[in-house]
Amino acid sequence: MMCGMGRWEPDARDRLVRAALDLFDEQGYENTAVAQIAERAGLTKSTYFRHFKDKREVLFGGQDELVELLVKGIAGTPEPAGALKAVEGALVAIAVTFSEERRANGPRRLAVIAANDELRERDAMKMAGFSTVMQEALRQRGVPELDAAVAAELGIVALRVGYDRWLEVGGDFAEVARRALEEVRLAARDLEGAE
Amino acid sequence: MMCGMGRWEPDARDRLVRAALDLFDEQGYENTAVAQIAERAGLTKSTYFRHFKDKREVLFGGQDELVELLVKGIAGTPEPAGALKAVEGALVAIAVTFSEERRANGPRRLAVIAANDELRERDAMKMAGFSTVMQEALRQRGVPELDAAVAAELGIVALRVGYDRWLEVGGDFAEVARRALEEVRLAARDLEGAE
DNA sequence: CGAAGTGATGGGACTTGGTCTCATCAACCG
DNA sequence: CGGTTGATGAGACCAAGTCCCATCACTTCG
Repeated sequence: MMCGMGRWEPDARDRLVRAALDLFDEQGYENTAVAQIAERAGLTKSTYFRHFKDKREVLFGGQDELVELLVKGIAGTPEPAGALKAVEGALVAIAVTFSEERRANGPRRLAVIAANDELRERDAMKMAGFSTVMQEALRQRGVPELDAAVAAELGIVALRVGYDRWLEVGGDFAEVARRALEEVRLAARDLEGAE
Repeated sequence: MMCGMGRWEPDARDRLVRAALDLFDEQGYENTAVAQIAERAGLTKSTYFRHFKDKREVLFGGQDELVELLVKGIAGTPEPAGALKAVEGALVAIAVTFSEERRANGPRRLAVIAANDELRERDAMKMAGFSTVMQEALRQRGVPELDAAVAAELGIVALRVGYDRWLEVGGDFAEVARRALEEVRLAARDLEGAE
């Protein structure tokens, strides 16, 4: 076998994601057992854990892809640009993953996550991972440590704000994120000194 | 009983914290069972979970106190001050909790957390909680949403940087944090525009 | 001084997340 | 047709976390 898609029953992973989202929506995250998710997807607990490392992960798939895009977005920004411009490149780079289907499921997913501490932890961790990765990519370009940390963190703020707006209004995520980052930049620039 | 301290064997909570830190240090977090922590503290699993809501929490105690201090620090900053000045007030307010004993255990605690994903998740969540709380306290003072988010997030960056330095050099945390926040502010102000 | 009450603890049953190992079964390959 | 591979099923097993109830030290009140 080599065609990369000729599975058995296709889409086991997708079926698990859909089943999980439905069940979390219907009964809540904590009242849903992994075995139940697997059952609804026509699979078993064993198979679930072969596709996802834990119960939470079914809601946070595709992180690796985003990390890769973020790094490429920063590394691929032409050189005389500043740190924030590179961060903008990162946000634009991940826009390709913001599909219409993802936007449709976005609110449901957000609601499930917001309602549960475990899931909010995982979400915080995911965002922290994005920040760390961007920070490292910035340092790779010669950006000083502290500037990299600040730029990456502001990028995360813009990502959150942009994501919320994109869920509301739709359209091209790249544009929405660009605007959000510009607003964040202005807000940061105009902060009064602590002295 | 009313003196607030006349327990049975005193310091059950402290004993659990110490036992946990020792065991995590010796064998690693994942190789240590809660029952084992309790045993070394001369207690049982039941009692452990009466003091801490889960296995991680033994490393993250005192968060409620910090949250309270952060809020008071922001709310208590005299009014004509800007958002970042209020954040500085928050960082200064929590300085009272940075004792010499805490500094002694800090590196060990950091090492344990850094070595484990679960613990890094909890840490990320804790920081996100600090950020949210500061953001809300800022909005309470009339700071616009986005400015509050940016100021709070920069405060978190300064908190991390300041904490690392304080572990190294010691001294008054308030001073260290103040300097870190000022550096962060300058870094944020000097970021080149994304356009 | 003894009885009832209170708060922290011990003990153990129970559910579920997560790991591990082994058997199975469909597809592919020679 | 027989062997290999890769995904799955099945079930044992451990530890985290919840619950419920008994216990024991200490206090308070009669």
